[in-house]
Amino acid sequence: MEEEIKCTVKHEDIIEKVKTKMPKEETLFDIAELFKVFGDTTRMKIVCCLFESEMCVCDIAELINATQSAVSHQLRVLKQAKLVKYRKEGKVVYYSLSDRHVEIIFNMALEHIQEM
Amino acid sequence: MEEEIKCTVKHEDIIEKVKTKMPKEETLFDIAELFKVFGDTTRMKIVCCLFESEMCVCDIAELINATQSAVSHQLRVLKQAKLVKYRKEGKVVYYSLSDRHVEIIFNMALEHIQEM
DNA sequence: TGAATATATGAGCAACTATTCATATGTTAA
DNA sequence: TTAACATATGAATAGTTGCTCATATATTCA
Repeated sequence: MEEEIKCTVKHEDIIEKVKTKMPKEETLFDIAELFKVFGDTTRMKIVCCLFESEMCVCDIAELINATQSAVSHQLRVLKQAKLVKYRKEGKVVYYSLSDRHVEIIFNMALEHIQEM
Repeated sequence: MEEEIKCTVKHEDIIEKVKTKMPKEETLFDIAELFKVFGDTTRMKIVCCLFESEMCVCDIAELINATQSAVSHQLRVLKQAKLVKYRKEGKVVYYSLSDRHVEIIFNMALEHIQEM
């Protein structure tokens, strides 16, 4: 009724060992959510822009050749994931990376790509 | 006709500086694709299983509480991204991580999560 | 105050994705 | 050879996502 798996291989010892070391379901979910945010070319472009310095929305839009609206939508996603922060100066909003982890994670991926 | 952007702020110097340092379009695409593979809870669970040791499909399925089919489909995605490799032993297929980068990238994300 | 500018946001749509279900392929053992 | 098992895979579907378009909000300046 509940066991569909017919597998008779079952390396019980390994299963037990791995089970104890697995991060919590919630942690795994959060990590996947973080990577999901990284998993879009437009957002990666935005993040790259911000490696150099803070930047306003319309400059980002011009630089990556996207509409203001698209950039604004994606900045919202990055903001919700706490990957970027912003400050307002009059009608201009300057975005910047919220910490160095973003760049570290990016560079790790870059290394991986380049070694393939 | 081609310039929709009305922005008059334009920090030309910054735009130029960032433009020269931006990775190639293709590189950014590849990085986003890599993160996209990481950006799914099921795949993250599978990857976690493989930190400890190689493992066969049905053990993974049991461990993460997913169907054999779902695991097999996701292993294919991981395989295409060259994140896992496999060896066959009779009718059993053992999967393992193809290099340590996967674990490093995972741990970076974990650190980031835990500092929030 | 009103016009211009910078950004944000909601709705709608097209494209993509993860799962399930059914079935195919490949391997072992009786 | 046949049955049982381990894995792979194609099709269908439900859910998600990123973009565009239109418009709202906020700020500055004349």
